[in-house]
Amino acid sequence: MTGIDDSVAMIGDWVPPSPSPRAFFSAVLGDDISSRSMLESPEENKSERHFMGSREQMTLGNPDNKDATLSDDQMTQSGSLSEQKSCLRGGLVERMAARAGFNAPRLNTENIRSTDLSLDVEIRSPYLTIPPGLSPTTLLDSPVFLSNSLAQPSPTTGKFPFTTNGNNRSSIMIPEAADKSKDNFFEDMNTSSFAFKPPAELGSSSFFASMNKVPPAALRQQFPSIDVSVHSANSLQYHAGPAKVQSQNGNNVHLPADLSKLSSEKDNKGNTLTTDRRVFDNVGSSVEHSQPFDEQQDEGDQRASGDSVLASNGGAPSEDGYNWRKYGQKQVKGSEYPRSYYKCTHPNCQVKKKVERSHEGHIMEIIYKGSHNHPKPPPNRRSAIGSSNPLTDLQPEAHDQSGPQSNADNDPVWASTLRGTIGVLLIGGRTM
DNA sequence: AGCCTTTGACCAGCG
DNA sequence: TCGCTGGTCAAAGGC
Repeated sequence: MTGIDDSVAMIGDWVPPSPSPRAFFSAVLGDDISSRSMLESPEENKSERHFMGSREQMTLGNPDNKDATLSDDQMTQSGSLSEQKSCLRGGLVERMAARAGFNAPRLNTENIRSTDLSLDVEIRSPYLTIPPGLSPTTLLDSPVFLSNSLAQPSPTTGKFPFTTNGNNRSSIMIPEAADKSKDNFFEDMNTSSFAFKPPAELGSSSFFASMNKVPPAALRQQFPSIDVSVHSANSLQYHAGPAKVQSQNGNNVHLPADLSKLSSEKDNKGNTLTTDRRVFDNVGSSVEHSQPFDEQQDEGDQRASGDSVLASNGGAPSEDGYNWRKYGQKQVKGSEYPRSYYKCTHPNCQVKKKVERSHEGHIMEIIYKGSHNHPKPPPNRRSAIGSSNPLTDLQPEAHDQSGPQSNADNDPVWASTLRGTIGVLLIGGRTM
């Protein structure tokens, strides 16, 4: 419905990105997306609102799951964020300024590596948050995220495998790398946040379009701040929106190189945090999350299907490659937007997700419950197409068969949430 | 024909 | 116990 028009518009408007997606994010987010960048990034614009939102989401996690939930202490820390934030932000900003030569915090995407899809067995559903005002789809509609035919083959476009470089700058996060980086990255992420400001009225479709035309620096300014918060080892949130990326809990956070990719990690308990590679399509807001196993390679195809899917779904949240069936919609109190309820159509798969999308079709929040215990269905399937909205599909992948089910069954808790204008929240699904 | 979305109703949890 | 709220069910209809 709404998604279709937007999607179409977006696609139509889409211009081959002069700057590669990676470049884009790098510019926008900063050179060091690496743990430091993310974590340390100070965010002047960070709004408490988003922050709070993340906190709230954190609570959404399974209470039992420490990984998923921030401890009181953590929360407390978060509570004092405003103070901490300012400090952190200031430091980061300065750093960024020094590095970039101006006052815009930069996020370095290079550290955020997209995991080798084939290798990423532990991918799980993350928590994705997108700030209102900025549609994830739009944001993610960059060549990188979008498997747009126009996107040129490159690691960032997702059409080309990411290469890892020794610097950890590659956007691909390899499990091994993740292990190494997670310590740094997530730890750094804990308290850091970065934000960039976009034009408030920036339309979803216009968003990327402008990005193509605007210099990275300008983009930075234009982007709303992105928040990245890490709730627990299991949960990671990115809030893009008013601004900032912050990790709340001092746990590990991976910032997807493209914001679409997250690497899996293990929490203290040994639970596997999965990095999901999710892509937001501007098309009606589709999210593509990392393809769990073998399918990541097909990402481009899926997205393509996803686009069509969006159209078919009318912006239904999906396109993660899984098939979803909407079984309910409700206006939740306190929420400006209606919440839609989706179930994975795969037999025996109890994964569910809640999606809040704006009237414009922008996904404002996505919450996943459980993790898939099955591989993604072939992209060409109608359902796949229909459901596959990259954006919304931040599904946790059930690499470990035991995980998903137990989670879904035992933990009715919504494991992952996506909320915000542009945020991506990753909750490593604890081995559910 | 099959699958999906829509939507009102129902149910359960909580204060 | 009641009311509120969120989550789910299921019929109807569309593609």
